[in-house]
Amino acid sequence: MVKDRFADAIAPAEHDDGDIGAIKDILGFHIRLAHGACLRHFTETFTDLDLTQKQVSVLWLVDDHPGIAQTDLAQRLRMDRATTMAIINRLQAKHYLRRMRSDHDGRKQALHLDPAGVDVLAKAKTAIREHEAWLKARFSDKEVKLLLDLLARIHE
Amino acid sequence: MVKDRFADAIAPAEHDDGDIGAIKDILGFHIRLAHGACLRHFTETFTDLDLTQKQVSVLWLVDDHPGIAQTDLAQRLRMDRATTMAIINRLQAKHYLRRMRSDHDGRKQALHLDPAGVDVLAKAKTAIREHEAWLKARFSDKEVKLLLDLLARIHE
DNA sequence: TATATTTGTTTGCATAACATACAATCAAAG
DNA sequence: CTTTGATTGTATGTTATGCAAACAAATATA
Repeated sequence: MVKDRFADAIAPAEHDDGDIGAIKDILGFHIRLAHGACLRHFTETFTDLDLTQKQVSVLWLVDDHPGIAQTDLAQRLRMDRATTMAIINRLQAKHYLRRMRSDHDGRKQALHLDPAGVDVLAKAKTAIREHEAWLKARFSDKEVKLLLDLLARIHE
Repeated sequence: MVKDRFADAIAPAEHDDGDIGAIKDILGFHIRLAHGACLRHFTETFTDLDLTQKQVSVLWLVDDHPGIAQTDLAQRLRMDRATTMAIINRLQAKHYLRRMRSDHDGRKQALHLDPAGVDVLAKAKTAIREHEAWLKARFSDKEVKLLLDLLARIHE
């Protein structure tokens, strides 16, 4: 193991002792950093609207699929039921959406946007456009498509 | 049931009001989902070791740079000081590392791995290898390099 | 009918980001 | 030197999220 080198020196990947490479070579590490950078910029962009990524995603999906159930929402966003509950509760407390009992399945909650939710979603989409522009500024259109494809393979 | 979904849950998204595309076209959305999938698999892989991504990253960096200060660590991992504190505290409570006052700067904490930390890091690197294999299984070597490059552009 | 599954809910715990305030230390200016 | 300002670590509190476990209501299935 190479130790005690200068902090910013880049280690030549010379150790063929079966050991794993530097942390810089770990794909998961870069995914986490990229996500962090993305989240940070998102949060800045949405300070005025006071919405998180998850909350925007939920509003967006409820708008796209009026009457969607919490479980369906959870599956699409890869959340569990308890987490979904917390998010829906917060959005409902702000009167952005409401729960309505499903007609033909008493277990399900049919989610619908409230007027305030429609309003804030429109503003959110504008903010998302800015955020996406910031994110995509470093890529060509071809690279964006490529990145979308690669990322989709991870979460699908 | 298919019948239910038609009636209640999923409506064809018809309203293309000319603004932003579907949520599926949002790059940030896919980054978050990919990160979530990655984090979920990581957590499963590390249930026995009881370590998080952040904690492994910190152990790794402290091993690579013995005597590193918390601020330096924070900068490399894009965390703030308070968050770094919490993580260091947890690792110290497990006797994975220790704080030692820096010789030349009384403000800084020089971080060093304890024997238990060296031990658990070795196991962690094995687990990381598995995790990375799972992650990279869906890509060719060329695609991995490409993805690393694209992601680095986001967080650098 | 009896049993199993689904869905939502509640509670509790852990991680983590962030803000704020504070103390100790160091650096720089006078 | 002293004063001032910046850096570093620390303590505290808030918020968001994720997950597990337990429970109730409604539905599905044997």
